[in-house]
Amino acid sequence: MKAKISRSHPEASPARRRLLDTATRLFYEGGIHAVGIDRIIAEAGVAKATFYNHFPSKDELVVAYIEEQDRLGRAAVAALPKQSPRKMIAAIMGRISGAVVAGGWRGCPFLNAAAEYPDPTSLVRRAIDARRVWYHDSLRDLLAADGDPSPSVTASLLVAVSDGLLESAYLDNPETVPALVREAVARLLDRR
Amino acid sequence: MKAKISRSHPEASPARRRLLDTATRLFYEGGIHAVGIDRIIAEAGVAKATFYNHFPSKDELVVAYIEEQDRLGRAAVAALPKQSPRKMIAAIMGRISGAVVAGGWRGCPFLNAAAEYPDPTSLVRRAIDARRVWYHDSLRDLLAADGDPSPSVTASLLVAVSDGLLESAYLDNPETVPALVREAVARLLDRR
DNA sequence: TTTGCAATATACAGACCTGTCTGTTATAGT
DNA sequence: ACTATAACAGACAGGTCTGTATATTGCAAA
Repeated sequence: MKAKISRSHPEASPARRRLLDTATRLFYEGGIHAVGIDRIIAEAGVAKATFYNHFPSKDELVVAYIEEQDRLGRAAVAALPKQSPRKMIAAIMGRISGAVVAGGWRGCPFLNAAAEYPDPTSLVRRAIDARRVWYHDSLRDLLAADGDPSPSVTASLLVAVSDGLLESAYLDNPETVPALVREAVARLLDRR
Repeated sequence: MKAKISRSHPEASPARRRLLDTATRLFYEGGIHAVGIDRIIAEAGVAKATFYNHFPSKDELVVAYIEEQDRLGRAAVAALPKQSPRKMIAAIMGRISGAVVAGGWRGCPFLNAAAEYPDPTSLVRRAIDARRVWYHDSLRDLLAADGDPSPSVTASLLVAVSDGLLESAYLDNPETVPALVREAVARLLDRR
């Protein structure tokens, strides 16, 4: 038995899992360029050769970090209970408040990474682009189902408010953010 | 004659001016940690000893960069023609569109810097805080003069939309941003 | 048992980083 | 003319960065 494990590059290798978890924490807490490979492998308890067996370069690790955060976000949205479009939008925007009250919020990982990767053709930036397209289009579809006359414009505004309030939770007063989320949704959606 | 020039540390020393201009360009284009002192002094045509005569450390140069961007932004707002509070708000928010159409937009320099400086007690973060407080309070005062029933909340929403649309101009479609600015102001102010 | 693979530890190359130091040149004030 | 200042050029120290190489250990399948 034992199932077939791990020919070549097991996606679920314990070492790889530990590397990605550690990198996720350190990249998010300290910034990407500021955290070196040596520190990641030391805290993950993994040899350097093992790291380079799983990831061809540091940038590929960064891409894996971004893509996993994207995947987790999409899964969380997909797991939301089905309800009316209007309530779905409120629930998605409400996730901003959830991220804040958890504590240790250091800003949106995608915006933080984009600040460190100026080249729009880089793999990191492409991964960030995919995330943003998904987020915008998800909101746009819900708005269309809700009867919004200009769902794409409203979606862009909701994206902007999301980004802005996530930054505000990092740089300003986190406690005020949940109320601001509700207020923003109310003003941008109501009586159109 | 010649006026009294430059005892000790002339704030307007040509070398210092060149250093700060070059650092501003390189930090903004490439990110802060990604740009080294050696490159800055090479492109500025300044000796390393001269650099360390004007700035005690690289972080102090970063602070000078942030503070100057803040100062320029405040001056631009102060130079706006006096008009009704409502129009002043529209003009301030309209500066977002102006930054975008100029081309070469690489995101808000303050948000980009904050992404690279996790320590909220650092001088860089304090400079960013000061900027954000000024921006929020400026909008809040204008909103109060305009009769907004909750000027602080509306100001926070306008700050969030500003941050979000500046990021959108960097990561999404810059051409759509001017229209989104107008739409956001209309929805946040007219329907409160 | 034998073979193959994943992981270990460690050392190294070559580049780059910040910051210090020495020494020289030019200019401007007294 | 003399002195102080600011800039120049460039070497250097000590550390960190990414990525490669070497050599060894443990395990699991055939």
